[in-house]
Formats: sequence, structure tokens, C-alpha cells
Amino acid sequence: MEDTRFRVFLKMAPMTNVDPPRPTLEDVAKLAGVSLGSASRALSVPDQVKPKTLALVRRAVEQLGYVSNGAARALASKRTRTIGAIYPTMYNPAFVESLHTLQQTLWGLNYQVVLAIHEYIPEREYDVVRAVVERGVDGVVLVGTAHEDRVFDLMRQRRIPLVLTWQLDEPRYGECIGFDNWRATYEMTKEVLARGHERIAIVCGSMEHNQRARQRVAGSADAMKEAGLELAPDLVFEEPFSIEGGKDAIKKIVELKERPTALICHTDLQAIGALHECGVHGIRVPEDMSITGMDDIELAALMNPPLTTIRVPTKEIGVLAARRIVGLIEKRTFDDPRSVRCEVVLRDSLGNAPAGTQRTPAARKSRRKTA
Amino acid sequence: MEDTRFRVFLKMAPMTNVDPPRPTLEDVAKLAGVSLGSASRALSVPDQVKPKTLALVRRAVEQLGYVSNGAARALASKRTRTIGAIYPTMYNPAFVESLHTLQQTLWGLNYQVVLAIHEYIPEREYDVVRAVVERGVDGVVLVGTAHEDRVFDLMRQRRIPLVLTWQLDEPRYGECIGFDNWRATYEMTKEVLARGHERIAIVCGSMEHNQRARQRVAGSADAMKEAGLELAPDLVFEEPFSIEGGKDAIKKIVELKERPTALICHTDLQAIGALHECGVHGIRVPEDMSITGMDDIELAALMNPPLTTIRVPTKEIGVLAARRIVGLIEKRTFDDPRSVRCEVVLRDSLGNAPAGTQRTPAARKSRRKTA
DNA sequence: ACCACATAATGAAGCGCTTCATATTGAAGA
DNA sequence: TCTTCAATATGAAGCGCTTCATTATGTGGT
Repeated sequence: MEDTRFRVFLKMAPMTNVDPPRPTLEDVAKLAGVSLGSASRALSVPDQVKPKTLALVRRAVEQLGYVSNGAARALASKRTRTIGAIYPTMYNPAFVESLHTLQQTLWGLNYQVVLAIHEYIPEREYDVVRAVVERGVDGVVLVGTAHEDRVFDLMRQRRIPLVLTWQLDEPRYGECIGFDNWRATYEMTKEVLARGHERIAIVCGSMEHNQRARQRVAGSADAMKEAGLELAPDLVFEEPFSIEGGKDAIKKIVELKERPTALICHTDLQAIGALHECGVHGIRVPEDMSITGMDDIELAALMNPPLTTIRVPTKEIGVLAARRIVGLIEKRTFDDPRSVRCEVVLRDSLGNAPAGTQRTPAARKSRRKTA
Repeated sequence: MEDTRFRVFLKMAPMTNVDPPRPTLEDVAKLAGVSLGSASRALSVPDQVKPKTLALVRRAVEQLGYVSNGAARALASKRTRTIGAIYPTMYNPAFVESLHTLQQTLWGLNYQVVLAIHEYIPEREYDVVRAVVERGVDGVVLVGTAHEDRVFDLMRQRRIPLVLTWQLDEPRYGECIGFDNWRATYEMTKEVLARGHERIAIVCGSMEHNQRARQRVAGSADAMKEAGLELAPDLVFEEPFSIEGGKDAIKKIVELKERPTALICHTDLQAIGALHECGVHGIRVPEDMSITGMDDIELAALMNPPLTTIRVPTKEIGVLAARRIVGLIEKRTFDDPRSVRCEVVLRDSLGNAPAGTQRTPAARKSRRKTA
């Protein structure tokens, strides 16, 4: 038995091309009866063509279902209206918020975002930046100010505007939108100290390639020094910035002979993990141990107990980064601030140090004061 | 007084061009002493040039800091090695997980991802798909099988491979990787019914443009029908798929004369919000009201009480979607499954219905059975 | 009517790459 | 030494768009 469907197909194939080429601007121009140049201008600068021409072109576009070819446009115009946004991870809602406003703002300025994630792996960051640059972007937004030299070199050599977020520094290349990480943890640590804590632990991320982490640890260390205390190196836990990271810190802490009475985490995710793991081990928060986070993600306030944390203006960072990168690209100047402020948000997960853990009279006094 | 810096600048400007052009492949070829074509092949198919040529080209690339121009390549080759991934939001960790494995898998297959978010706004979805197509992608991955006609038409007309995730259907165009949304809530509802609940509320997303939402509601309705019950329309709350959405549902529920004894949420985020809001209103979970979620995000197990939910193989979906879209593009066939399975994960937020709320003998019986 | 001048439309020259028909090379066989 | 035929290399033709020098069109002033 013959399958007629096949016969039809074979007959038609040579006539109806298998792959009818997608319409180009030239097709549009031809159909509209105008020149290629006019068609192009009708689409990109509609107020510079006569209404009649515009209408003709628009109708042809409609009729053909024309969609412009971005590669050709990019090649000819040397612009892509695309920004590369490179984040460590999307598991942290703080970055999601920031990305969200970044992309909203850029959309409003008629730019698109291409997102890339490097999972906190430094070499991966370079690969990703390079891939994005190769693809063609008019600007790049990165998190943090410390990056491999070759990242900066690549950007500078290609003269691609760069905005660095989440931190304030004098970078090798590019501009910053961020906050003072040192101050953030410094102020939080002050609050912790004010409640009589002396044995304070820190859960930070890997410090090796993360300057923010180093600055934050320094903020705590300096606050403690001012109080005549010292940050014990064995109470600084370098863990992933994740829920799991926070859990692991607590698992290590329960093994300690002498446990800390407060735990300052550098992300809310870690704090949430720590909080939960404390429950597993019967450690009461804040009675036995205080826990603080950073970012003030939506969930922080919903925890039990609600999480004391540092509010980071993530959304503002996204907006400002978007405006600044566009400003750099278009050599316009938005008169925006470069720095945003964090603030400590006090909730129940931070309480007084357990009685009898204070060695210094000053601490005993401060504990009473805020009790 | 004369500012000499200016003089120097003005003098140099005509000589040292302000914008030394980035090196092109032609520069590389020239420096290496080979033809443009050979240089191109050295980079794209290194095993088809002599080792000597390859070395020459590599050295020239190195020396010039050459980075290829993706637009030119895309224009000439008609391929971009880029996949457009379009998600409703990144606030839901379930999507983040899925994106994560999608992009990892695609990276391994030598493809990049451009991400776009539409915030559950249907018109925005089209804009975003179009923007991505215009930019140039070899394939697109979408969430859900119901989309505006023009989305499908655009993809089909341009013959861009399309993979639809999170759901199984016979779409107008493209292929599916997903699970049976109806079955997921059907099974969950069975579990709820088995604990004697009769007044069951549902928190879903907007059903108008979201077929998944409709399928899930149908799953619950059908399970209830089998038990001789009916899903009350006024107990179906269409709320955003967010923490806030869950909170709002509870706010409406506390106003009700007769409250439901169980709340089936369609995302864990909603369930988490609901859980918290119950606390605010003094509703004990699960004693006064049971709450269930969907997705089984990491946080679900950390809630208090831990959340009964439906585990969705989000990571698997990402991997399978990546492999399938590449398969479609390269006309290769990975022998992968098209469907993945969900399963109910029982935790403490689902409990027995409060005594005295059962109207049917069967329900009373089943309550005793599982008590 | 005529010129001057702004406003629009035209057509061609690339943008930097891939690809393919063609030319060149060199090693093996006669 | 001379073919022969693979393996490589070459050079030119575009890919579809923007842009710009140029030409055409039309408006108001005299």
C-alpha cells in the first residue's frame, strides 16, 4: 500500500522550498515600494520619514511577519542594546530582587539583559564574562569589585562600560554602585556586643576570592576590637552562602568545647539554615544563641524567631546599576548616588547573651542596660 | 595659564586614534601570515588545519587579545549557539533550580542561555519572546504549554525549535518536558481527604492565562468528587504565586463564616506565606488548619511545622529541557523521557481534620483510620 | 515664476565573519 | 621523475542590516 502523504511531500518539496527564507528588510522595502534605507529608517527613526512611507513600511512588516535580524543590526550598528548581567547565583533572593529591578529598569530604557551565573567560581566568572562579551553586549554589570585581572583587562581593552555592584571601592576599571560592607557588619556587631555577647562567631563565604567577605569580617573584628575583644579565628566559618552553609556551621559549632553565644551570618540563607539546625540540636534561639543574617530577604521576618538582619537595598542597587551602565554607554549622566545605605533590622533572633558568659565588666554592664 | 594636558591631547588625537579598533579575524590572519579562511577554520575546526597553521593563528590571537565578534559570526553562520529561556519569575526557587540545571547542561553542550522574565504577564511574555528571537537564538524554552497564539506563530514561522516545560500536553508547536499537574494535586487531595477534611480550600494562581493552574484545580476537584464532595468555588483563591499571595489568602479566609480545615497551595511560597499568616491570626497548623504546598523547595522542610508538599523534579526538568532543545536544533535524538513524576511528601503541616467537622460517615471513618 | 533651503528618499559601502568553489601542496604509487 | 589524490589553504561572495554622501522633493519668500 502506498502512503500518499509521502508522494505529495516528494512532489512538493522541490517547489515549496523546505525552508522558505524569513523575510528580510529588503523584502519589506520591496513590498512597500521604498528603498532599503527608507525602510530601515522607518523602523528605527520613524519621525524622520513621511507618514505615508511609514505607513507603507509598517503594513509590509505586518504582512510579512518581519522580525529584524539582531545579528545583522549589531554588526552594522556596532550596538546591541544588551547588557550582560553576571551574578554569582540566583538561589539568594537578594540577587533575584536586584536582577529584577535591574531588568525592569533596563527594559524601560530600551535595553535587554543577558544573564549569566558563575556559582562563585572565579574561573567560571571569566568564562562567563568572555562568553557574554563575545556574544556582544554594550555594557556589563558585575557583583563585587574584586575580579580576576583578565576580567578587567578584557573589559578595558574592548572599552565595554562596566558597573560593579554590592560594594564600594576604587576598581581597576568600571564604576561602583554599592554599600559599605565593613560598616554593615560593624554596626551589626555593635548591636550584638551591646547585648553582652563576647564569644561571637561568624559565618562568611569563602574569603579567598571575595573581597566583600573580607570586608565584612573586618567590620566585625574591628567592632570587637573596640570593645576590647578579639575575633577568634576558629570562630570564623567559611561556608557557602546557602542554607546548607548555615547548617554546616552549626554542625561544626556543636562540636566545640565552648560554644559561641552569637552567630553573625553574612546571608539570610545561612542564618535560616543555622536557625533550623539549632532546632535540630536543641539550641534555643535567642536564649542559648543569637543569630543574625544579612540581606533582609522577605523570609527573614517570617522565621521563627524572626531574624535580626541587615537590610540591603537590593532593589535600589538594581535600579542604580541599570541607570549607571546606560549612562556610561550613552555618555549621558543621570545624577544618581553611587552609594546606598544598609541598616540593621532588629528582630527576635538577636537577644541578650546567656547570663554568666561575660568576662568583662563592661559587657556585664551593657547586658544589664539593654536587658 | 595654559593647560598643557590639553595641548598634548590635541596634538596626539589625530595620530593615536581615540578608539583603536578591536582586532578582527583579518588582523589575526595577517599577523599569522595565513588567509582569513584559514584563520577562521583554525578557530572553529582546529583539526582541519595543519598544526603549524594552528600554532601561528593561536599565537596571533593571543598576541592581539582577539575576541571573536558574535554578531558577525551569527550573521554569517546563521547560528548563535544560544538558547532563550523564558521564565515567569525567579522569586520561586523551583524555577531557579530548573534554570540552574538548564544552564549547566547547556553550557556542557556548548550553548549559552539568555534569560528573560515575564512576571506572569501574558503580553509581556510575547514581548520577551520576540525580543529574544530578534536577538537571535537557536531555540527557546518556555514554562507551560498555554501561550498566546502569536507566540506559537512566531516560533513556527521562524522555525525556531521550542520546548515547553512544567506540563504535558499536545501543544500547537514545540515539544514538552513536564509532569501531570492534574495528577499531582489529585494525589495530594486524596491525602488530604484521607485525613477527614471536607472543607478544602485552594490557593492557586490566576487561571485565566495559566493552564497549569486550571489543571491543578481540576485535580483537586476530581478527587473531591470521587469522595462525594464538591469543591466550593468561593474556596478557590486566585492569588499570586508568592509568599504575599499565601498571606492574602489567609486574610480572606479568616473573614469567612465557616473556615476550611485544609488549604492546598499551588506553590510552596504561598504555603509559607499562609503558614505565617496563620500564626498571626492564632490559627494553629495543623491542629486548626492543614496546609500543603507544591514544589518542595529547600525551605519547605525547614518551616515550622515542616510543610507537606508535592515534590516536583525541577532539576530534572532543566536537564531534560536542555537536552531536548539541543536535540531539536541539531536534529540529534537523545533518548530521554518526556515526562517526569511528582510525588507527595508528607510532613507535619498536614494533619487530621479537627474533630466534628465531618459530615459524611466515610470521612469520619477515614479520619479514625489514619489518626 | 524663480531660487534657496530644509526635509526625505536613495543607493552603495561596509560591519566581521563563515563557507565554498577553487587552487595549492605534498606524499604515495607507477 | 611524473601522476594522482588526498589534505590544506586561498579568496571571494555573501549574511541582513545601518549609515552617509548624494539626489530628489517640496515649501516659503521675493
